[in-house]
Amino acid sequence: MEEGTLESPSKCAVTMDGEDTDPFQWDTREGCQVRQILDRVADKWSLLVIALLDNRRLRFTELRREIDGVSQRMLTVTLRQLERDGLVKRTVHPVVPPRVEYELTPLGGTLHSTIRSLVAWTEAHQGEIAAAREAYDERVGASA
Amino acid sequence: MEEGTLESPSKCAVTMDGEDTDPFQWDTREGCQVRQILDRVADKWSLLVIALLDNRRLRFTELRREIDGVSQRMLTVTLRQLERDGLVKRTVHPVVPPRVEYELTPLGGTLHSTIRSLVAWTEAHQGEIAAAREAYDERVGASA
DNA sequence: CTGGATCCGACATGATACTG
DNA sequence: CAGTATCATGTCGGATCCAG
Repeated sequence: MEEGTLESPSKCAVTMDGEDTDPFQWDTREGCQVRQILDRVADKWSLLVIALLDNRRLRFTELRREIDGVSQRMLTVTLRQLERDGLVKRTVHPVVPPRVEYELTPLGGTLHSTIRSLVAWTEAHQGEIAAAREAYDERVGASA
Repeated sequence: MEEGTLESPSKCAVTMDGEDTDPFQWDTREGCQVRQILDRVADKWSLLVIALLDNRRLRFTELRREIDGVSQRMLTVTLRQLERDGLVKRTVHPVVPPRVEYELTPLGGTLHSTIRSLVAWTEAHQGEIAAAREAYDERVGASA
């Protein structure tokens, strides 16, 4: 594997003394799992896969078709990561034309709802953000 | 600006017919703001900055010190993006030693709480994920 | 059909040096 | 202090070819 792999786990928080769990430090713990998991979860393709797999079982090709923008390589990589993290279950049917199905694990299911709330925030405020950007760009453009 | 800039806005969802707003399609809309905003919000440094700025006003150097792992360049870029998106407010005091302070906007505040829930999920399940990874790696290593 | 392995270009990020 | 500009580089992602 060339990417997304963690070489130095350096697990943290899990067995921490409790003093470095400050509300402002949850993210400062760089080598920590949190930071890494967050990156994976927030990943473009991961998000799509998790969303599409909600209460469904899909085959590789089906996923590829639905997502469309994804390359076969990234879909494979993404699915492997999600499988490794225990968020997605991969089932291989030993038949002549290989048939592999993917589905969310219970853990993956809980993540799905959490993600939805983040997406909900985004959808709810994209108008404000767009407006803010326009205003900002105008300000900058004016001074330039 | 060299990065993070959106060349083809191709705004979507905001003014959509309503048929492509399927629960499974919120993320398929690639050119959509949602996808882009999500990337920004989930960004490593953005997350840190937003967390640190919660109910505080910090100077550039202060932020840099607290985050520590960040390069001065990325901090600048990140702050600019957040400012442009209306999530962070930048205040410049025209004094001899330049004094610039950053703080969350109300919008940024709402985002903060949303992010916290995502982080909460991550913290709550990092143990399960770690276990899943170990199991997976063992499985793979065994077959290899 | 479902991927594994490679090659490679694009882009994000970090380090460094310079400025108001 | 608070950046901007430039250069170097590592990583990610896409395209391709190959295999079970």
